[in-house]
Amino acid sequence: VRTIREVAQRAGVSVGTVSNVLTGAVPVSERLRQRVLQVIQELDYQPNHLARSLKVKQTQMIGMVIRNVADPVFPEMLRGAEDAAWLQNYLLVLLNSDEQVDREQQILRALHTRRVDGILLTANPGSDSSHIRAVRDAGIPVVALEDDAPGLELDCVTADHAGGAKDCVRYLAECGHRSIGWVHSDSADSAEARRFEGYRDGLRDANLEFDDTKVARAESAGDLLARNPRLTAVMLADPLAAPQIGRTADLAVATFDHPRFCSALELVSVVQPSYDMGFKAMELLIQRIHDPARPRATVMLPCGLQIPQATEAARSAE
Amino acid sequence: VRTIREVAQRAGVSVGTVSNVLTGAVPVSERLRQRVLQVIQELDYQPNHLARSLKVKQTQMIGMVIRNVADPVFPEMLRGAEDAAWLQNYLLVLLNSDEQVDREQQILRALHTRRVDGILLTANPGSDSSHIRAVRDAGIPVVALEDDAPGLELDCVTADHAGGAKDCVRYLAECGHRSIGWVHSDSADSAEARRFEGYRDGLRDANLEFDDTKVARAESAGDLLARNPRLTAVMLADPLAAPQIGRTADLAVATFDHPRFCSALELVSVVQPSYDMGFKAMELLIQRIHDPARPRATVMLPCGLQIPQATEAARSAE
DNA sequence: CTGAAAGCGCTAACAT
DNA sequence: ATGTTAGCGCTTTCAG
Repeated sequence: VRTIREVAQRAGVSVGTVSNVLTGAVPVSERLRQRVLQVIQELDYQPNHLARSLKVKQTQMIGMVIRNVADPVFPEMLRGAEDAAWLQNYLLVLLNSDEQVDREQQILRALHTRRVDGILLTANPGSDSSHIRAVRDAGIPVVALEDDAPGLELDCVTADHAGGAKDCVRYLAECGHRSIGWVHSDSADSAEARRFEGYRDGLRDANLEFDDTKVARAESAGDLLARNPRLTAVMLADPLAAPQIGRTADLAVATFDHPRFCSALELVSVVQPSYDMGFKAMELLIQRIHDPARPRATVMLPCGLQIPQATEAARSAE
Repeated sequence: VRTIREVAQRAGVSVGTVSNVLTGAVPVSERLRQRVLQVIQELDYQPNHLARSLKVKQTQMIGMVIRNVADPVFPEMLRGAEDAAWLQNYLLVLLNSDEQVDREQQILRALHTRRVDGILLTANPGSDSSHIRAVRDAGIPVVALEDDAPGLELDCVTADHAGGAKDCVRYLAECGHRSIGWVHSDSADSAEARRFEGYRDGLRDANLEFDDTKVARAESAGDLLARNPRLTAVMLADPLAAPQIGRTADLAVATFDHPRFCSALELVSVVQPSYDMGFKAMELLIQRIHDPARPRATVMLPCGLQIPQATEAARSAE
């Protein structure tokens, strides 16, 4: 493997000159420039970015650590973050904490010693965020994606889960539904809690009464319809529960995320602005890398409503 | 941010000694060891891994570059690779080429200059693999995850797609199905081609005749049943096509991957051994890092058949 | 067992 | 505009 010194030697110039053509910081005569470029080509020399990073004290590398790679919102989120990173010449690397706090700690430590310029974090819930504080205090900016870490005042971007659920209720009400049920998932998280709030708010706004006989846990989803024959619409916290609800012509089913799955099944779905969340979070992070003193930013992005064509058509035919 | 020198100073020892306690390569008297550890704690010093890497010429970092993060087999594959990497003290970072060859090239270059110790690659199809050859020839081992790069003789691990499809046909035949259809997806890839082969082989083995009126393209999937009322089973290259096939009591539907989705919909599914593939690929990679001269290894792992309980029950009730 | 010093590959003054 | 050189933070001989 080649070094800058070999290139310099072979091009008959000094290492400084080679460095100058590489970084472009200092102008180099066209004659030498060409000669250097030529040699770089011939040797197919790849600068050692480690050495550069050691010297300039920045790696142009950002770590994104995510809690659950199987989450359906994750791919788009990653793409958004990636696009924003490339735009500013950062390399984005992804790490998976797999819902384990100790893994998250290891990862953060590894990113710290490797001196990434910043971290995008979808933290695991858990009160102990000392490992996050550690990297932050060491001067590595962290922005929280989805869940804020308690007590750290991080920049953060989240989806407006409550608003999304509320919009969905409004839509169903506008479609004429007066009796709308709710089925919890079996692994409730904070996002679901906010969605449930939105559901209740939505009912209130539509002058519908909240009625907890219309609310079921995942296990007893099947009973819900039996208990409530008048139910005309139901919202599912977990899209994968859809098949077991059964599908009758007059029952509207709405759920969250999983856009492909939902469109295949023709379910109404509240979808997070995943791409934008990733993009925005990365923008915030890079901003903060450049200006550590900027005031804290927290942004909440609205969700969208995905309505299957068939449903939409039925509605306008009314 | 702290350096090893500060630690040494404050502990009243030389930097060499600090380094020795850090690496453990050279024994240090318990007295000094404790003193150093103490200071490290106090300063909460994190060694600069860049400097270390520059010196020892290895980063303990492996890049996994994947073509499509939305692929349902990807999360488990990643977990397998991650687990194998941690076990040997490597940090695995993921990069997404997003089906774009130029992105893949950029990523490979970035990993090269950052001197990762090895690369796990799910390559985009495309004849030009010069960028892969470049890193490989620069001494960075590459193992192919799924598709081999033409002409490079990489170690590689793949799933036995043909065998999986064949097993599925056998299963359906054993269930009594004599007329089994096939629906292509609308974005056929090499895996699908191998599955289709397996389908044909499976028919032959079951003494069923291949009949191309029983084969449909994605667009005309709906017609298939109309054209072939005697069809009792159908295999779908794309699971998301399942809903549009419609579901009648006597039609068996089988498809590939998407284990959660398929179990929710109670579809028979051929599933790749994703975790094992990731794990095995990482093992091969690390082996090769340690022994660049080892002969080429290519491994093909068998797929499994996921059978919904209801289907299984129905079968044993016969 | 411990300390001193050379050097990994690169950049950034500084001098010419 | 170009060359020289002193580090960046760490590991690793080599002496003691």
